[in-house]
Order: sequence, then C-alpha cells, then structure tokens
Amino acid sequence: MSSFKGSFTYTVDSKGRINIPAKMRKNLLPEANNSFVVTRGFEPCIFVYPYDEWMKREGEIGKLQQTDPQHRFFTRMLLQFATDAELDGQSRIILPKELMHYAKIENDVFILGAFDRIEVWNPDEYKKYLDGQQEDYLTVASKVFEKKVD
Amino acid sequence: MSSFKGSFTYTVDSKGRINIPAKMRKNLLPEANNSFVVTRGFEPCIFVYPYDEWMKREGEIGKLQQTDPQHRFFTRMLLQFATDAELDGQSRIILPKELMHYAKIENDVFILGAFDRIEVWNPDEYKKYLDGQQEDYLTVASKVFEKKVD
DNA sequence: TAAAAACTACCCACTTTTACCCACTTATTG
DNA sequence: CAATAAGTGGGTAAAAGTGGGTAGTTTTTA
Repeated sequence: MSSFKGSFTYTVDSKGRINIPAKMRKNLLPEANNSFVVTRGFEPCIFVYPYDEWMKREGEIGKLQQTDPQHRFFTRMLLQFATDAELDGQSRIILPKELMHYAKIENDVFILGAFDRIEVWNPDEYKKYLDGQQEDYLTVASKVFEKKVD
Repeated sequence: MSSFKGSFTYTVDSKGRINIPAKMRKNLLPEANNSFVVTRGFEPCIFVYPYDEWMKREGEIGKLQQTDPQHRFFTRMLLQFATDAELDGQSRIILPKELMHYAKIENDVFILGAFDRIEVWNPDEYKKYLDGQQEDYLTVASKVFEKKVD
C-alpha cells in the first residue's frame, strides 16, 4: 500500500495548483493511476488520498443500508467534499476553491505525509494546531500504545 | 458500478432544467445510456438514479412480499413519483414540477453525489438538514462502524 | 371539439472555467 | 560542473455551465 511521510512547504499558484512532492510521488502505486481524491480533513486541512486508498474508504459505503437515516448522513458527509484530482504534466493537482477556503489556504501550503494520505495545511494553522495540543508528544505516544510514561 | 461524489451549486433555468455536473457524468456507465430515473428522496430532496442503478432498486422491490401492507406502501411511494429523464444536448435533465415542489426547489440547487445516486436539494433545505442532525459526523461515523468513540 | 395554453425536444449563442501545453528557474545527482 | 529532475508561472484552445428561440406535441378549457 501507499505510505507517505515527511513534510514540505510549497507554494500555491494563482490557479490553485500545488505540486505533489517528488518523494511522495515515488510512493504512489501504479493502481492509483496518478489520481487522487481530495476531501475535507477533520482538522482545518485538506486530505489527499491516492485513488486506491480512497476506494477502500468508499468500499465501506457500499455495505451500508441507505434506508437508515444515519447511514445516509454518513454517506453525505464523506462524499460531499470529495473531488477527483489528477496529476497534470508538471505533477500538480488543483485544490478546489471550497476546500482552500475551509483550510484557510492562501499562498503557501504545508504538505504532510500521513501514512495512507497526504495532508495539506495552511502553515500557520498547522502551528496553531500544534500549539493547541493539551499534552505533549511523549505523553500522547504512551497513551496511544496504552502504556504509562515515567 | 457508478459512484458519485462531490457537491455543486447550480442554477435551475426557467424551464426547470438542471445541468448534471461533468464530474458526475464521467462516472456514468455506458449501460446507463445517458438515462436517469428521478424520484422523491427520503429527505426533502430529489433522488436521481442512473438507469442501471435504478434497475437494481426495482430488483429489490421485486423481492418484497406484496401481501405485506407496509411493503405495498413502500413500493407505491418509491414508484409513484418516479419519472424517466434523459440528458439533452447540453447535458441537462428536466426536473418534474411535482418533485421540485416537494423539494422546495426554486432558482438554485445543491447537487450532491451520494454514491449510487445524485441528490438535488434546495440549498437552504440542505443547510437545515445538516443543522437538524442530532449527532456530529465523527460520532455517527464511529457508530456506523460499530465502535465507541473516545 | 376547436382554440388556447403548456410542455418538450432540439437548436444556437454566450461566458466562465478547466485542461493542456510550453517555458523558465532552482535543486539534485552522476 | 554539466545534465537531469523538481518546482513554479502563465497562455490558449477546449469544455462546462447558462440562457433562450422555435417548432411540434400534448393538455386544458371554453
């Protein structure tokens, strides 16, 4: 499977395009077909899934019973902001205006490899996100792995 | 199979026509034959099924026990408002007046890709729908996947 | 049942957005 | 330190979205 890591600060051009870092492109599977699905992140950022990873997310929906109101709500939330994006000749994708607005992205972006997805942040918003964390990395790390630190 | 995603705000013209977004048209299968079946949604909106997907819905009805009054009621509701619609030369379909009235659609529509169907909403009604949700996306998501959050 | 009204299918036309190309500068790399 | 790749910027033809005319059909109504 695809696995992204690292972080990069790139520019957004006047047409809303960003380059996908070469080091991340190298981790794309052939079956992703140079295609991505771009959607709204849980925090104020944009999630960029390679197509093969996105299809795993979408596969879950097919199993849902669309006569259940909660299942319809979930389907709508997941799909409402999702947009296809293909790499152009210069290895860039276009960020939808709506998502740029949501993530408060203007001229620069902080691009973060996050395992199965690529995240695109306004660099300042990412700083705020880090500052807003209640607990530090080591504390959270130990909780995540159900161990007590110290 | 067809799989629609994304959302768009388009206009309804004086003849009751709406454009089917190009990004959704790309996901139509050849067997849908540029044809749709338009019917009443569960919420105040219009469901637009590509023809091939509609046939699956009809197949499900075929399995219902028509001696059961509730099954008969469900069958009637689904079929009563169903209308065929074909793309015209400009990739538009006509929304039946009855359904436009049901969904309170006037000048603008919010078009939402919802996996196997396209939904057409009055933009304000969609906002109301979202505001009316008891639980947020993350909570519902975790319930849908039968996990407890936090 | 004939005239009027409404609806539909098929055009054409216009504006805005997008896809695709070319070009330049800055980093990497053998 | 040349040669290639990576990152950035922009022009332009094609596609997408919107609006409306008209002729033929169906529906309504006097």
